[in-house]
Amino acid sequence: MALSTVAPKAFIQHQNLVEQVADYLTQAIIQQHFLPGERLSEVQLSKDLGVSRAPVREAARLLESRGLLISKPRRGFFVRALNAVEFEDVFDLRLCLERHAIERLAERYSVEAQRALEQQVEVLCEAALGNDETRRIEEDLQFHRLMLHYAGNERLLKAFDGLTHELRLCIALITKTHDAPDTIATSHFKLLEALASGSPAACREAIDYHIGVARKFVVRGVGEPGEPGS
Amino acid sequence: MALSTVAPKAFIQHQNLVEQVADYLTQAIIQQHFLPGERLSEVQLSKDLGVSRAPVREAARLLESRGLLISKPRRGFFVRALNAVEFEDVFDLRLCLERHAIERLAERYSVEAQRALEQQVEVLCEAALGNDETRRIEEDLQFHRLMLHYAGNERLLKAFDGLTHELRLCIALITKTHDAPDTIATSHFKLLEALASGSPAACREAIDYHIGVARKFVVRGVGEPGEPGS
DNA sequence: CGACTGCCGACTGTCGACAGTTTTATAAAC
DNA sequence: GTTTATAAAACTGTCGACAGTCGGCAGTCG
Repeated sequence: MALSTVAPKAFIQHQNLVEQVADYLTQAIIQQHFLPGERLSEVQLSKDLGVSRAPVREAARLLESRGLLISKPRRGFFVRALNAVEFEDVFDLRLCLERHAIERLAERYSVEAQRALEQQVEVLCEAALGNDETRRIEEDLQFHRLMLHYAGNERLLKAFDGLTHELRLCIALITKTHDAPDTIATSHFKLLEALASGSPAACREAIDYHIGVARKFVVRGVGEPGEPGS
Repeated sequence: MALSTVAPKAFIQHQNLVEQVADYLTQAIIQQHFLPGERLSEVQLSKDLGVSRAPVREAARLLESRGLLISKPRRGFFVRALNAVEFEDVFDLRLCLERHAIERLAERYSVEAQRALEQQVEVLCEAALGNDETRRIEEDLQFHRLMLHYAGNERLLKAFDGLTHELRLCIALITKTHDAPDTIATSHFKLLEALASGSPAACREAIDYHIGVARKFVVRGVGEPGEPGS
């Protein structure tokens, strides 16, 4: 046993360049430092970040698989531009996944799951009162990730995670979502109630309503369909 | 660039090395030339294929995002090993996606879609009569891809495609699926009937049955849960 | 006989460079 | 002034190399 249990390996920063570059790019895209459709120069990026092109390329491929970038052969990588139709598709897929998840969850709703979700709603409500919009979004997503997790199918969660990157993009693209702390709270409480009731129909109704609201906010902020992202 | 001598290098034609390497690896994994859990040496691969390590690494990252490989930092890439639980999860997610798709499709079932699906079933039946198991699987998947496509949400199709890689892995892992050309035919005809009826409930029932049958065949071929793939 | 230490080979992470291609800038012709 | 042809610049795809790290093995000590 080389390492004692006291000092976890996380103490050593072993994050490789690829992940760091990927994180940087993700943040930059979400914060719109790179505009949708813009081309990213590998050379420029490697100069800016002080690394060689290899990790930049690998990071770009990673973001491509996450739907944030698109690669065109011999042309380079471009920031994904989503149009209205694609927004709809993202939310439709999200609906698909969460419907399935909440029904699965209703079948196996444990005390542990209930506690975790209730606690997360509290955290979310607290976040909604503050000014940090980013944190509110993250806590919101985290609630849904928890729901997917306790549904018992890790692949479902993985698929959702693949979508969250684009969801953040959707949310980031519209100027200001809205803000109504109590709306957020009640919307999530309804989900908890439906789960507690154990009725699949109620769960489905609750999640349909919940996502429908979110969708409306986002779609409202999007213009007409433009250049397709892919 | 030394493109010399012998056998395996013939796999590579110089146009897009990354994709070619990815295709080669995919085939090799599905055909079990690399066993589940086995580690892949970047150096060895680049020697065998006659390319440098850069495209091998990028291809490996691609396959990682498709769930065929797993990367462990400083250790390299390993062939994904799926256990019984993960098989279940894959099929559960597939069910989720296809239920949603077939209901969406039922709402907007065009003549064009109907023709395309009917034609594909014919192709599939023809393939089922032959000896080429691989082709039968591909035609089967293609039918489902068409269904997802005509459902009108390209992201749904994309999610499914992300799953097909693992599905092929599932199917490849079990020795011989079965074989019953008429079973395959009728199973798909039922889907067409349900779609033609326009009843969402019938569609759901049909797809549940359809995927349930496929799942049973696969799960039967899988042993107890072993080493988790992730 | 078992456990620890230091060395060795193998391999990954990263880098800089070259070649071919695409894009842009420039010049000539209409 | 516009269009076509040509040259230069910029960039991607790919390669080979180097350094740091990991796992295993032999030697040493208890």
